[in-house]
Amino acid sequence: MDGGATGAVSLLRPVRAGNAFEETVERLLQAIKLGVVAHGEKLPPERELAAQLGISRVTLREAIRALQEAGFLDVRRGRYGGAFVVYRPPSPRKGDLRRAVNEMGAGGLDDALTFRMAVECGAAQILAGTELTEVQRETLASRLAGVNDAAPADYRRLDTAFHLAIAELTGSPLLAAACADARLRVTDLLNAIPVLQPNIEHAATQHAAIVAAILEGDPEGARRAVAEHLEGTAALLRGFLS
Amino acid sequence: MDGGATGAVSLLRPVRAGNAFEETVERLLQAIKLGVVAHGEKLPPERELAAQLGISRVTLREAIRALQEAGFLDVRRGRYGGAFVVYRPPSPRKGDLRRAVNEMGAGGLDDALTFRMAVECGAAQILAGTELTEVQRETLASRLAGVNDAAPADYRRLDTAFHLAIAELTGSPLLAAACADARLRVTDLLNAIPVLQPNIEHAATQHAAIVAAILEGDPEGARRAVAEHLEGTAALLRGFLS
DNA sequence: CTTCAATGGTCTGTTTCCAGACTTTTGGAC
DNA sequence: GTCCAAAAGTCTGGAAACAGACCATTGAAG
Repeated sequence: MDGGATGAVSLLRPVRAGNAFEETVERLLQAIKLGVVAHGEKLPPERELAAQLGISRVTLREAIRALQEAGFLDVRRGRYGGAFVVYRPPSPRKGDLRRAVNEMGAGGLDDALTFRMAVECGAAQILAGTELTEVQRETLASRLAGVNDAAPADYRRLDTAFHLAIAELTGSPLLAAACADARLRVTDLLNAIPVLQPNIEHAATQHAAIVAAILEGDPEGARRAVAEHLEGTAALLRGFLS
Repeated sequence: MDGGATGAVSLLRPVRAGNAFEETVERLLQAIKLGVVAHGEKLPPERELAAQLGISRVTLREAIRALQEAGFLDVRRGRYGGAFVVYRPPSPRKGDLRRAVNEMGAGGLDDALTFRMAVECGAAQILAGTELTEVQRETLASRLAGVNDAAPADYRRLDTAFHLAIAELTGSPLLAAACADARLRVTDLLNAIPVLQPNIEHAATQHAAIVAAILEGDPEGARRAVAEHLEGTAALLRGFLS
């Protein structure tokens, strides 16, 4: 034995994922793809956004320009101007999923699914074990209604919003960030498979079960409901892969 | 309503936590405090470590020098030289905990504890739901034995190793990183309270229960055992705070 | 006692990133 | 029509970070 405590692998991992420009493009792209900034809306003003992201305005502008040239943003100047989101998630085509999986690299798919299972189950369980305020209950209900009423084109976005709401309602920013990260890692995959009516209906049942368990204060039930739901998604993905 | 999907807060968070130098110092310090590189051992060679951390050698050297001047490292040159860990966790003194909590900022404590609860429970549950190889079983048993045999000065380090082993054995690097991160956020707090015999014994029982549940393939039991254990730790911390 | 390989230590030019001041465009308010 | 405020667009000098070549030190092997 080495006398060392751990695999040591996880702690000496990269401090930076890339340069500031690349990371910024990635971030904005995620915000757009997840629908945090919906179609037709605009990003915050450059100065403000640069401050939020902790980078200089110059760097932010480079990232915005890249996204503009790639067709995700429409930048208008002058008062009431800004960087407007123009992107619409394209209808998935055969082969998209395979491509997305390949981009993740070997093991990446299982890693992402496992991670997501762990953090989302944890979030639901913790939320179910908390005393909820009226406002929190309403938020939850409204997100659930949002997915159920979603037009097909908006389905993924509102589904994301539902899942993230659970994490955010726990009141733990770290946990919320982890769930957001987990969701991000599967977005490209989910966007690469069609949204089918039977799946939507199935998901709606499961979503309802999750919310019910949380509102009843049943941590164990909430956890199990989320686990089932995510296993369904995972199975769906694996199905399209074979 | 804004039509936007989420609180939007979590996605537009800072891209960079600080400059490369600061982040590197932080990382290395964490590796030292967690005992990933134990007392008397040395860090990997500069060139190699710089590559692992994804930073330039110059920046890494600045960080190492800072830690050397702060008394954490002893740097020797020549063949068989290197940056040797010289740090020993100091015996906690009254007030250390309060100070550590204040450094986290308001809400930081609950956030960290909640996050840890979610990810570690998730990891244990997932691991218990997996078919384990003989090697995995042995690793788990050996980490458990490690904590139980630990000298007081080594207790925290080996406890960390035990908890992280569970996460790493899931085979999900993302989950392992999340657990490592969660642990990091409470290390300073744990290091600020004394290691007492009754607590060690209590923890030993709980650790054994966790391992037993995992080896039996009982996800629900493993999850509950970890939850109990972490609640104990949280209660301990809160106790010292009042 | 010479050699050698592994390691930390130093130097140089380049690229990235930054802070902040300044300019231009735009559309609404008066 | 004029003015104004909010936004994007531009410029400059400096700091941070990097890549890569090279130097110096050390201790073991032969």
